[in-house]
Formats: sequence, structure tokens, C-alpha cells
Amino acid sequence: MRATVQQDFDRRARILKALAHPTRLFIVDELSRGERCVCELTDLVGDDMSTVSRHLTVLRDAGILESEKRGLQVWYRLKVPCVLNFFGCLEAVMTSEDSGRRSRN
Amino acid sequence: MRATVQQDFDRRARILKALAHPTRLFIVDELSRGERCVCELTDLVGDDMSTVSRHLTVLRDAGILESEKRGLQVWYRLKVPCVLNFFGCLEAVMTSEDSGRRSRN
DNA sequence: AACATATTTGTGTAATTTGCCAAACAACCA
DNA sequence: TGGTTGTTTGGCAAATTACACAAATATGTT
Repeated sequence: MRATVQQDFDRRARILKALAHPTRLFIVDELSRGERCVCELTDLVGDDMSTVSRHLTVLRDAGILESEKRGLQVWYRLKVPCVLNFFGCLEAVMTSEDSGRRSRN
Repeated sequence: MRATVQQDFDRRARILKALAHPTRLFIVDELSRGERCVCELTDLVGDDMSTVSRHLTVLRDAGILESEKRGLQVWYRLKVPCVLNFFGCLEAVMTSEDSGRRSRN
């Protein structure tokens, strides 16, 4: 793994890691239907607001979301909607289930 | 987040987490060009073979790879190639760079 | 059987992530 | 100004993950 190539994989991994949490996937899914403020997402998720805020920060830092403050509230939205395309493939992985573990021979 | 829905997001997150590591992304990329045995991947990655083997186990347990033992070697291959489609979107996230951090107002 | 090669597994340590509470901030209202 | 609401941040304990080394396993060779 050459140095420059390594960096590429590092950056890609960082983005995937941001997505790789159930609550954050839920948030992304929810935002696919439009902007939401932190308080709305907090209600839907059911965790402490500070926790939800941190999840949102992770997603925004990864470049997946963007935010805008309007009055008291901060509104989050999807910045790169193509991440929604991942869901179909995740479904496929889950469906293809079992097997895979050292077959044949 | 209702219980059944939670489980869905848990499973999806588990798959993404398996991908969310630079070495494992490298492995997936390498396998996109065909089957490889652990020893080949170990050479390419440059980590201890035990480490590479563990990465492969993570990917296989997630349902992304499958393996087959032939003689002394174990060969791994992509089981669900659609994960390769993720790369394009990851590129898009990286390109759309900066901004996103609390704009306007 | 003894030995070599390829892979996996046990185990310990270090590093990272998660999630809560409390405290700090920011914007609005009275 | 002081109070209220919405959000972020500091700090900490628990849980998880990463990785190296050594030991165990499996297969093939002599």
C-alpha cells in the first residue's frame, strides 16, 4: 500500500466510519425526507440531545451533512444524497445471508 | 426508533463498520480484480498475517466476502460486489469538501 | 513420522468510540 | 437585564476495536 494510496483509503474509511452507526444511519434516513432540526431528531432518536448533537457533528465533519442555524434552532440536511444509494446494497448483503464461511473442499 | 426498525439499522451499521477501515477497503478493492489468498493480501497490505486474517474474518462475517480453502491456502473473493459502487459516492463526499459547517445567518 | 507452509486463534495492551451529565453558549423574549 | 429554549462542549466511565506476538491448526511433503 503506497503512501498516497493509503491516504485515499484512509479518507474513504473515515467517511464510512461516520455512517457506520445505527443512530447515524437513522438520521441520514430521516434527513432523506427533508431538513430536520436537532430537537426533532432528538425526539425521533430518543437519546440525550447532547448525544444526537455529537452524532450530527460526526456526520457533518465527514462531509455528509451540512447545517444552518436559523434563530434558536440548527437545521441539518443531507449534503451528499448519494449515500442513500448504499442502503440497497446493504440490503443485498443482508439478504445473501449465511454461507460464505469456508465453503467446499 | 421502534424496536424492529432499530434492528434494521443495527444490521446495516454492522456491515458498514466492517468496511470502515482503510486496510479492509484496500482488500475489497484488490478483490474487485479477482480472488486472492491470504498470503498474497498479506504481502500487498504489509501488516502481520494474523492482522490481515482478522480483517478478512470481519469482512466475511459481515457477508461481504466468502472464502474457500484449496490445499494450504485460503482464497477470498467478493461475495456482494455492489459494495464497489460505494467508492464513487465516497469520492463525491471527499470532493464536495469543506463548507457544510454552519453556513449563513 | 517429522517437517514445512499457510492460516487462524488466544491473549494482552493501547487507542478509539459511545453516551450520559453538567456546564457553557447562543439567540430570542419579557 | 434576566430568563427561557435550543445546541454544543468538557469530562468521564464503560465498551469496543486494533494489532502484535505466540501458540494452535490444517494441509501437504519427504
